[in-house]
Amino acid sequence: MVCTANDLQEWKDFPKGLKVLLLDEDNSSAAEIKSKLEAMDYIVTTFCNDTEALSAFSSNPQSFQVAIVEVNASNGHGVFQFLETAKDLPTIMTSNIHCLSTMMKCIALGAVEFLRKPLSEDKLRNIWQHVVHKAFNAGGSAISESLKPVKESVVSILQIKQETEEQKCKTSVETENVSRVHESDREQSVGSDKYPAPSTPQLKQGSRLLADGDCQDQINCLSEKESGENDSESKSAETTCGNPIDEGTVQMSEPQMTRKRVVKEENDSVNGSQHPHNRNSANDVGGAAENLSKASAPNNSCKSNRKKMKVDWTPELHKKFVQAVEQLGVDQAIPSRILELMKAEGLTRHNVASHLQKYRMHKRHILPKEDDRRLPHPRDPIQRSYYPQNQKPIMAFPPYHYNNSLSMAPVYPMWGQPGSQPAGVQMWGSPGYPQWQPSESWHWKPYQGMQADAWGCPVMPPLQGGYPSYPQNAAGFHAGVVDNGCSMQHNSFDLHPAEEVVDKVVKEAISKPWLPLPLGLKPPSTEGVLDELSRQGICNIPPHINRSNTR
DNA sequence: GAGCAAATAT
DNA sequence: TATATTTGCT
Repeated sequence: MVCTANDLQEWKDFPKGLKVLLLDEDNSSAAEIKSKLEAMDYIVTTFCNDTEALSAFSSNPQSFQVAIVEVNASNGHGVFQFLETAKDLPTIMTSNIHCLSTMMKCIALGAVEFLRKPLSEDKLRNIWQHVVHKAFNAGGSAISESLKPVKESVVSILQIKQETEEQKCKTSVETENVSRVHESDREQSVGSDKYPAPSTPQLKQGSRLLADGDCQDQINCLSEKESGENDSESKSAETTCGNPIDEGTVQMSEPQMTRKRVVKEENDSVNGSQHPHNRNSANDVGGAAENLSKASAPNNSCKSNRKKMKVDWTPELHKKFVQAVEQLGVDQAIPSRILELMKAEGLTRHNVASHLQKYRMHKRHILPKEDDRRLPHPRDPIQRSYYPQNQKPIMAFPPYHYNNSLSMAPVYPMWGQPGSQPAGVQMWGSPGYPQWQPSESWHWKPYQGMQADAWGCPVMPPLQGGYPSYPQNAAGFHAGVVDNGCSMQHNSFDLHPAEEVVDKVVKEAISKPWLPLPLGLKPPSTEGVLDELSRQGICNIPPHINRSNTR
């Protein structure tokens, strides 16, 4: 559900007035919960024994829309009876005790969630979700009378929302940065949609709540299995396993967000709720919620299935990695030290070792080829044609430098490190030659708005004046200003190419517009292109051209 | 703990 | 099927 800041207005009083039946034998606990709920504008009726609660509910079911029921060692029978009687009422169990079989039984009897005491405000704040969920997912049976107004209210607001969104879409389609708009919308929505309704069926919720109550066990369980790993590694387990679902509904703090992005769980759970595209959403904030649901689902399978963590080597992470390797130097770059320098929570030494292995492997494979290819005149512009038709060039300039003074973001080619190369060897690949490209699984997908700034990946940047522009274009003639040891070795050539060479390059650029522009050629400005087109009598540009190839 | 290679996952 | 990543072994 997409909810933007504007939409919040429609919900500003939500969940004000939602009627809560609170059954808790412990008076002080009941009072505490009640006051918290009332602070959130819920209307709370407290009962201290199940008979009383049951009779109140039975005599007037419409008086309650959600129930919070405490279960303890002695009141099991009554509570179960309550659950059976109040089937239509979304009932949240709460308890001080941790008894899996009780939890299981409650869930089996229809409880929607099992919360461990003490009930934090975050936990309580979101209880409305179960009301909405029940109202919309009554599972064939007619929904209870008390939930109908909730449903109607939600439906009516959602209809308004849909219209709003349609308009929004229409407008955004007309703009060039369609996806950028959506992206920011989504980000906004994650921040503002504090109470997303649950989308999981109750069965899944069951496992989710187990996670809530069971998390400590599971952390231990996981830590044990992650044998031989250091503290930070168990931290990662804690992060993914231990975070109660509530964090998905309240705003996550930045470190949490980061950690969630760094380590993603591979969902091999039985519910099949895996979203293949999730791998790609790691970079966007909107993906966090999905990741969360992913993360929460398999928690209950901890004891039977080995948890598998897959590190998402995001551009940022890889950047850190390369920085660390660079800082240490090739000889000193060992996983543990790299890990230290990276200061990336949730990353294990194994992860780093593996990445290092791959890093070295690629270096080994690529560098010799690079050297071979450099033998002829590497900057001969004709060699642009060496790009296979379907291959986009890797943008290799400028290499990252800590004091990078370029206004554009540093370019991170995948493998290689500027600082540690022997003089004369161009780590970052020669522009004009095909070289190793990040493959699919380097899935820092060039989502809109992301420039090829982190990895030097073949990201097609947004159109500038109708031609794709590449970092190298910007870097080409200005490369000299980059303050780094191994950058441009061809500055004099770049700065003063022979006229005939320029002609040749320009001709080729015109005849093969699909190829990247060679170093030094800047794409024409939008105005320039439009001027030229209008001079040629073309006044209307189809919109699809205007916004095409933005990725 | 490092590094390699096999196994596994995607 | 290819490649990335994890896991197991030395």
